[in-house]
Amino acid sequence: MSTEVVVTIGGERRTAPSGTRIAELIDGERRRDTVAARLDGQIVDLGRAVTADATIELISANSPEGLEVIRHSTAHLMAQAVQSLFPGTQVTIGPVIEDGFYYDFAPPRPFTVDDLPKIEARMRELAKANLPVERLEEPREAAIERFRRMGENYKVEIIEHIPETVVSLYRQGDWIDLCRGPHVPSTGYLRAFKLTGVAGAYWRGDEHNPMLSRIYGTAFATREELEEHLKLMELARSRDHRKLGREMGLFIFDPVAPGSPFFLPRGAIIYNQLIEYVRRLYGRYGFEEVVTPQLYKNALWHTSGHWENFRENMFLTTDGENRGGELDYAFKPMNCPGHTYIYAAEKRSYRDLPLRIADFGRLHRAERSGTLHGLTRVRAMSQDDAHIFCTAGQVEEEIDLNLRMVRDVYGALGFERMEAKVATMPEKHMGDEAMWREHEATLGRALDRNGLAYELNPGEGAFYGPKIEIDVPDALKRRWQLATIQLDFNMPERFDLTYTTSAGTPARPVMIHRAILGSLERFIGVLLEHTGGVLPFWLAPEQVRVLSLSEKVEGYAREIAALIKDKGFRASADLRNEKLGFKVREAELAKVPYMAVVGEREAEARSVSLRMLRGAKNQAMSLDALIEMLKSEPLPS
RNA sequence: GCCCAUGUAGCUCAGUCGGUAGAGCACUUCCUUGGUAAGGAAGAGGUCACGGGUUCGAUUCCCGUCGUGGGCUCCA
Repeated sequence: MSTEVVVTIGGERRTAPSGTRIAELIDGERRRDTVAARLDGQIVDLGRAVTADATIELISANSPEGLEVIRHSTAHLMAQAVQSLFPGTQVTIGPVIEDGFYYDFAPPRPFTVDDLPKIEARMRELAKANLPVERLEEPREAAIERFRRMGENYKVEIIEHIPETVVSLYRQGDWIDLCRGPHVPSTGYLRAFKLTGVAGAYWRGDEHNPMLSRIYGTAFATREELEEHLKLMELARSRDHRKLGREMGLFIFDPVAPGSPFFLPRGAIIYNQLIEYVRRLYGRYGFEEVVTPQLYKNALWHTSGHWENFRENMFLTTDGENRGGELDYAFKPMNCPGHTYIYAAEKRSYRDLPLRIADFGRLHRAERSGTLHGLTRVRAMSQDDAHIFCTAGQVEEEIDLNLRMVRDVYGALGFERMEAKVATMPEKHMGDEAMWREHEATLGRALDRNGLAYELNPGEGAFYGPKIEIDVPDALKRRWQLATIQLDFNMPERFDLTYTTSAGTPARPVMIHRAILGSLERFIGVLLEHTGGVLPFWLAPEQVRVLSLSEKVEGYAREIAALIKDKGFRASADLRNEKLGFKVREAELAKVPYMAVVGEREAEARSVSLRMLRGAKNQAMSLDALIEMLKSEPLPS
């Protein structure tokens, strides 16, 4: 008994026998470009049979959803290739990620990059064979039994965690995998892919679990798009802050101090300019700067809880008298415990609050060796750190104040792509839930007031309070957390901080940890990648370089460089015995925003020939005009 | 810390199927005095990361350590 169903497909209504597969409803022309379909809003395979009236939208290969299907199917193709090449390898999971996909395997031996070409070649063979990809449904128990027989213990574990009674499997050729789908109709749809790397990854991301072997790859609808993507990645690598730092002479690293940058004079200028900028804001926003000890006796860390929770990440030491004895001091990894002593140095009243204490103190953290990464992950750093002690009722105003500061700073530095998140109460937490929810709402309100969109990061708060995190992506699309605004109910408790209320009774202040730039080190790293090294004028280590054309004008070049310096700008003169083209090239590579070329013509007229960074047209101008131009360069507000 | 890769001159990289090393750029000196992204020549510069092992002989092969890179984990 065949009944008819009414299908709206691509906006067109038509009828078809019930049970017709979606693929059969698509014209030949469109079929090649269609990888899946949306059936009444749900993404499904083209092989899905239509058994009721429905609305169908086709998902083309180059749509975001289509791309996801292609990448997911490519991950399967890779798993199939891997299992045929390396018998005894178990599959685990293979999700789609931002720029591609990965698949985690449990192989007899870890994969190396040398394995990738082989796997890729097999994938191409399998794609060329154009194997149909079929969806099967199987009762949960039968599937568990099936994968157990296949020796796929990880899959068994996965299915055991699936609540549904029926699970879906996908088969291509003789290969079969548990998967929710959807997938492309056949492996021939997969034409543009590349395996990009191998890595170790723990099963379920937990380091107590076995380490699996992960292979990363990417896939696109067409080879052209794949090529374009690979080129883009190449370009991104040229903006790597580590490369720029070397080229621009900003900082170096040396194995004598792993994870600890040496800022060279030019890098130190950027570093100090950022600090100066934040200092100016401190004046405006009512922060007071302090200078606090680097080393504290362990007693402090016991009280603060760092000994218990953070010792793994601390550098422990001792003093000269106790050499050979126990390690009874530690370098501070954070400023907060020290600041509680400044708070407690006086009897505080509600009239003192909010108390905003800022500190550019140097922090040291014994980060695990495998995590170090240029300036973005270091062991020695300074933060534009501050702690605010306030009453519970002042929290919202304080959060708001800091978010206004965030907007000032990020706006001044041209970051538009910041992403705000509110990390909420974790399972292990102190204080009652009502208080948490109330403060989470406060954070959200403050974000709203500042027009900042945000996402929730459920359960990701610290045990002692919720926080706002601001992330910014780097050149390679890795996200880095810069600003944080963290509420802390714990530290005031541990250090027994109090203030006297207007009623004369003692009360516990709330502590807010916050940093806008985060660490100066990381911020500079991200800023370099963000700008490609072309920093705003006020941050440029060298703002003007005078390029002399020949020895004859050496005196004049020297003179005007001195004059520009005298006006408060960072300038130098390149008087070397080199051709102009060479000097221009070097100034360009050093990313000096203004190049003032002087030859005999200019010396005669007391002028310069100005060239702007990145080849903007050079123009003759008087010295006064140049100074005026420099003065008109915007400073951060 | 774990997995994979990697470590040769200040930088970027060749090279040695085991007989102690090269290039370009940078550096020094000389020539050249020039008009907007590399003028020319000469010179100097390396315990081939470090420590063991195998070998007549190790920079090369093996093991370990350290560093670096890509991930995992953690976090600013």
